[in-house]
Amino acid sequence: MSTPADTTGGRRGPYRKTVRRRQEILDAALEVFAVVGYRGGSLRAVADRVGMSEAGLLHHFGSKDRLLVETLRRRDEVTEADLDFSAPGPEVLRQLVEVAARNVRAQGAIELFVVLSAEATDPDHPAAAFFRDRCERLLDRLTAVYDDLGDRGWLPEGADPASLALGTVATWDGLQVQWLHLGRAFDLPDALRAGIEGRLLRPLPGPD
Amino acid sequence: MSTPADTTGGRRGPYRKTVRRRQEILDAALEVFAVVGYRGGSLRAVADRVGMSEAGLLHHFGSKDRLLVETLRRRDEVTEADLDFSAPGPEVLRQLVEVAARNVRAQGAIELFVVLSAEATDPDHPAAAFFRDRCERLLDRLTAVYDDLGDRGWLPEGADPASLALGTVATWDGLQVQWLHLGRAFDLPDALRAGIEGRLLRPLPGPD
DNA sequence: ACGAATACCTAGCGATTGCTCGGCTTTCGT
DNA sequence: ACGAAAGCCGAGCAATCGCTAGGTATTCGT
Repeated sequence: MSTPADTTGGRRGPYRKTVRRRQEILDAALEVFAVVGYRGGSLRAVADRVGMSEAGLLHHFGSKDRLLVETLRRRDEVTEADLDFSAPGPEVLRQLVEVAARNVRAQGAIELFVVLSAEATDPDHPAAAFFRDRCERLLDRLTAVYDDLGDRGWLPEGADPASLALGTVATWDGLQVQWLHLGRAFDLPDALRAGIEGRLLRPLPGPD
Repeated sequence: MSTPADTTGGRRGPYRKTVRRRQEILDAALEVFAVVGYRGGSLRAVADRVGMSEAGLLHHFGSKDRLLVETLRRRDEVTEADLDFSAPGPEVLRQLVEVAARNVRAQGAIELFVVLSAEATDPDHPAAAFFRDRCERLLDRLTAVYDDLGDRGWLPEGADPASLALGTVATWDGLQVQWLHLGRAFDLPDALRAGIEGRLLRPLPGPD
């Protein structure tokens, strides 16, 4: 009755330093999976990067599958934390560009999602469900955003919100792929902003 | 001096049926790599699909690397064969949508390029050079196309051809990824056409 | 300070990987 | 029809894979 989160009687919680340790592992896993993907990455590569044994890794995350999912979930939380879809339409799109900019700054974030989103195209991939859900959720919310934009008179006559949402996510994803292929040689957030603004009647608000 | 393509004296050309055999192998390799990628696919999986041994495979293509590159090159030729970049701007964009439609019909073509284009983001990947070159070439040509479109008055004031080319390729790639994630649930060529037309002043010509 | 749970390691298992080697069979130019 | 090259295979090698078993060391509530 003393520890705040003891579900059963016999168990004990993780140690103090363990939280940080797990964080280090997830960071290392991100570095590995981001470059060579899930199938190309090995537990050994991750373990070496943290200075730990493979068995040590598996003590914290029971399997390679769970390690991957945990890595993705963690990165997803961080990157989309401050995305408020209930804000007015133009504001949401502005936030989108900002998230893209933050991802460029965060090392490996873009690599991770580009590589794994493609790998998880296979239904048997451990992250397949993760990306399907994420994709559908993002589309739903963005469609609502474009609905709102239509009401505010930001869209041309007869524009379809769902189609615009699809196009926006597509440009985002596609730009990331090209950005990696071309050696990060262009301004990714700028290109995304241009891609979005090209379909609107008015320019997006500036980053105040 | 009898065989048409004997470079050196001692060598002999491939047998008659070999051409077809190699074709079958490339088809099988496409099916495998398209689903699980290069790193996830094994020579054994490809060999089984053709009803051959791994050693037999390696007799035709010396290594797994070469098998992959050959598979990509073959598919690239087929899919982009009838893309005439010297045609007038609007016509080229129309052809682009047509290629997308043909890719949807060709089994595994989209899967192959989505999965491998992301995998080849790693500079050490055997297909890295292939995709970098392909990406740069496509961008160059598309930029010229949008230049032409600007001259013809199809673009809004102050539109940047290079930026438009980047956006077009991005939407194409991105739509393919989502198309796979969402279980092929929307009309890919239509979405691409919409994405392209959204940035033009006039609609594209119909498929006559 | 004691005891129990957690953290972490070494060793190793079984499976799979890409690829090589030596030899047999088929093809085909002469 | 003969011989050389091409096609193809079975066996096997060295490396790597994810993961388990069983142990020791560390942590921390009491």
